[in-house]
Amino acid sequence: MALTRDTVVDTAVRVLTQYGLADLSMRRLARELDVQVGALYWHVASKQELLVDVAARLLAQIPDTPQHLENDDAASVRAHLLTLCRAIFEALLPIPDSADVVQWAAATRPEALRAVASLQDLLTSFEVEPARIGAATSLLLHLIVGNVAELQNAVIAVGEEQLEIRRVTERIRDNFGWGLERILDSIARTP
Amino acid sequence: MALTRDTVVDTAVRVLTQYGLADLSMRRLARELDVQVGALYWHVASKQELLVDVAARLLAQIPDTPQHLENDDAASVRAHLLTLCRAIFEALLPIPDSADVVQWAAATRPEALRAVASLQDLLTSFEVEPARIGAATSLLLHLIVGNVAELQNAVIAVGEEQLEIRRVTERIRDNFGWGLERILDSIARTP
DNA sequence: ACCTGAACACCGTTCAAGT
DNA sequence: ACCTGAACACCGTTCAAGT
Repeated sequence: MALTRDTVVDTAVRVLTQYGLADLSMRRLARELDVQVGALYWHVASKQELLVDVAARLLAQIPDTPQHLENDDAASVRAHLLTLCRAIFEALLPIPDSADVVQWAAATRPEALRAVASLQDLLTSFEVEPARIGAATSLLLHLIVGNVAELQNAVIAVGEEQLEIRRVTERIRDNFGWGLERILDSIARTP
Repeated sequence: MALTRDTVVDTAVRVLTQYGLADLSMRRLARELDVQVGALYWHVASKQELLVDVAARLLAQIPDTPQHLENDDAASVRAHLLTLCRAIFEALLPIPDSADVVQWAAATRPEALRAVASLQDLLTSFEVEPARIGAATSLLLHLIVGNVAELQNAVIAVGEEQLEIRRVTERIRDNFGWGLERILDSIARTP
């Protein structure tokens, strides 16, 4: 029955998923948990800290890539990278404002996001020069998060027209795939 | 003396530049302009609409690319693209939270941002397939805005240590340049 | 046409005091 | 240790009423 940090984060994820970031206030959270606002601050230092945990939980559902790949030739590592990036993209897509939340978390506490570590591991197995692993990771992350944000904002702008939403979604999903392939093509074979 | 939409936007840009997005409230703006909050809503429909204008003004300082390039060979178009992207990056860098503001504006009303049109024009002169101009534009925009956001958030996280700030700034600026070249390399020569 | 005054329904964060 | 109650200093938006 007692309030824990875990239940606070859980509830935050639920409110974000159902109502979006604008409705994810500390007071709304308190109401949802049947406590006073002040109670939350015993379990969480600030709203920003809470949002990092929320981002981590959103990405936690994404399956880890195996530590040691059986085939670590360029082609199969590339395939794993594609799968991972698409998985992150698809995981964030249905969660409103998830792009903002993850972008913030990745910038302030990247070590809290396991999916970022997975990305880095795969890029290390790829033919990326060691000095550029960080650059390549953030490049891919910006691509994913940027397209998620673009799609979510576009859907809001379009309104309720279902057909228009599907068109926009398909266009941006396709653009994302194209950009992803371009980037993977270019980061491996640097002089 | 009378309040105009222009002076409202100007003041908003100034407050954003000096104090950041958190301090850019309608009430703060009203105080700064010596009017009541309600007065702002005669000139501006909402805060979000105002922020689109702010983004447009931030990008307006960037020089337009000439409509008709003398040399439209791939190499010189590429050089123009590099220059334009770097110019946008450097223009946004000193303005706190400009990445958020521009990302929002680009997603909701891209036609309001002249720099986006310039980008599109240049990409049309590049060897990008017509169907992918939009994808390439948003790819470059995500790269720019993503790196600006990363840099600005990282600087906040680092705190006041000047030496550390310089190190982080240099690393991300360098990563940005690397990513930019990778993308330009890959978007032109699609099968 | 343009602005004031005042209200409505909210925020994040802190902290003495209770249990 | 964990939570309540209440306060502090704010938000964006609306709108009758004034000039």
